[in-house]
Amino acid sequence: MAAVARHAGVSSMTVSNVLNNKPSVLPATREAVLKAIAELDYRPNTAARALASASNYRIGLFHRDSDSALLSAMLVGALNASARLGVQLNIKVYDQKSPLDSVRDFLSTSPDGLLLPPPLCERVSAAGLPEEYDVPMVALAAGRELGNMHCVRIDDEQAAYETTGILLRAGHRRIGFVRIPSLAGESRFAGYARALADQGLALDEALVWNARPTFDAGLRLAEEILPGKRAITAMFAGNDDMAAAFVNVALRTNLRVPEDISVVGFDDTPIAVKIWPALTTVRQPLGEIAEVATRHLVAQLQARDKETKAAPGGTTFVDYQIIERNSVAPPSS
Amino acid sequence: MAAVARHAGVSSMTVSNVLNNKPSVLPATREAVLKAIAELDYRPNTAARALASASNYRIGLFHRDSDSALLSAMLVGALNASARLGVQLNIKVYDQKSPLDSVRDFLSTSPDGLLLPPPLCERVSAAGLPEEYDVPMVALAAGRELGNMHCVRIDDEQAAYETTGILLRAGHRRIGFVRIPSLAGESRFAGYARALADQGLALDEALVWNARPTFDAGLRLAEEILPGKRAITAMFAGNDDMAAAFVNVALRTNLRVPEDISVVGFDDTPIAVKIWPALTTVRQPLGEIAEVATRHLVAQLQARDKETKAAPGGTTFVDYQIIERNSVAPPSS
DNA sequence: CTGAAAGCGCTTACAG
DNA sequence: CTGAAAGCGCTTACAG
Repeated sequence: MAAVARHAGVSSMTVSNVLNNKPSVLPATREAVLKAIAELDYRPNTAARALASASNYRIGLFHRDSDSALLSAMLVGALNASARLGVQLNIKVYDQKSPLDSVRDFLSTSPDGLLLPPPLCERVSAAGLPEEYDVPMVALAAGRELGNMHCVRIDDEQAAYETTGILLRAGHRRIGFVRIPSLAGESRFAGYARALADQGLALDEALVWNARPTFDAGLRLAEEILPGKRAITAMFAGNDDMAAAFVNVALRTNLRVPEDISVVGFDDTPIAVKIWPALTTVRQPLGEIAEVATRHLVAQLQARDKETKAAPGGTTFVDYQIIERNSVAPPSS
Repeated sequence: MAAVARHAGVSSMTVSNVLNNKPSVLPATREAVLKAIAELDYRPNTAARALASASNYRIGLFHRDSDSALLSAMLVGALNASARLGVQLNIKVYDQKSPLDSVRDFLSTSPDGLLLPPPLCERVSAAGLPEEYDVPMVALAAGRELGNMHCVRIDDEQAAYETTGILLRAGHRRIGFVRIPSLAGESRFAGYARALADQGLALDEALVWNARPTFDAGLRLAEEILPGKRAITAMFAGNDDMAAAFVNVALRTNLRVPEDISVVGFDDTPIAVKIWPALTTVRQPLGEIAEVATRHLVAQLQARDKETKAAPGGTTFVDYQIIERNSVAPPSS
């Protein structure tokens, strides 16, 4: 940095000011510094920044070992943001048997904040950990607003509403729905119900099944639903894994997808394009969610340090995207 | 750290020595420090360590956006190791169209070292970048020894040999093989050929197909091979994605897996358990590979700083594991 | 709008 | 075997 300062004929403080986008720097000075940075190909030392910035925050990102499909995007997003902000990110794997204990253990090491993906965020929120510990927590993709912690997510209800709309517009009237036990599941069910209501269709409880959001559960459910006379012409599965299970069972029982039955998923995980037909599904930008969540958490930390008390709860929305592939077609008559 | 030192009645230097396992510390002193650390629940500041240690290395880990299945494990492994070693890890996404340019771009920012997963490591090695730039590079899971950079990997040849053995022991004699265009593909093919030779079986070139290791390529190949009279009773696919494609096409063409045809994959990516039947496959411990590679790279950097010249090339092996699930059965007569 | 000084929490030679 | 001093590369108040 000293070299850049010399090159630009300013002090290293000014270089720092430019780097951190301080508004006080004169445009001309800023440009000179930027030019010096480019010419010397200078890259700030993350460690030094982290150390020097009063912040020096340490935040934890929890994840289960199992769901790598969702994990890598989140990791990359959180990593990017934390590197830029100079905060120390601790990646923690939690035990499925006692997730709360894992969180408490980590909390006992006095971290500055927590990043909680589902389903952990729901558990932590319900257990009242945000009130018990004075450590800011941010939920990722929680499905709906959480009273005691901020949440960064897509609008699950609206996404499910629009996705159901695609099925309705294709001509389907008997659309099955898998309701997964989570806040996201509830929000999506609400969106599905609203879409039906908008078309003047009654919600038929017989077409709604409750199941855990795993491939295995999807397999069992599909084996129960698909054979014989089917009540549905389309299935809105709880997520991509379940949708993949439906496609799999359909193929085994000589049903064509999408000709005989349409299937849509949720999440746009890698499996969506690793089966045939590729799944029509909703993309949640997990990387962006993690990035935004990390920034929000750090902002919360800084605000707190300045005694600007922030309100708990609240939501930041991130855009989703409906990806139409090959698993939806009009119902065969 | 000062608090720990005070608590233990020593200087902070001694605390540092304990933390870094310096042999000079007396057992009694060490214990006192360790006790103080535990009582105060002290955790060293990574940023400060990184900054203070003369090292202060910055290394890059490249990856494609596409293969998230392999990515997350590698990320976590490299992250763990780099946090522990206090080195700065830059995660870089490279462009598939011009991977070498991405590497050169990054190299121009003067990093201290590179971590290269396949297939990038092969390209970089073949292009002679290790000779061109004086930056240590370590290849992850490269499939076989690379002359100009160190490689951390499983023994692909032996893994394929053993996996083919499982098929042979189940009674299969006409075993198909998908040869993917990579060093790993070559090594695995060699293992397959050796297993056949061991049983006195001739290698039948008609049962060996070349294809890129993607789900789509697997789909096309399976659609060509499976219908009609089949030459094979089992297929050793190039990886899990391809194996999944074979299972998918088999189901669509009314073939039962594994009763009518056995299928095995390679990698043990998440898709292996997200299809039915779940795949018998070879697990590559990517997390461990990344961790070992990061440590090796840093060791190389430190050795170089001390002018202890290290030999280029060389290999560190990591154990693989054959996971037997439900996609293999004896051939139907 | 810009800069001189102090300090973030460690580690590295170097004494003793 | 242990410690006092300097310094890693930045940023944060504080002057001017």
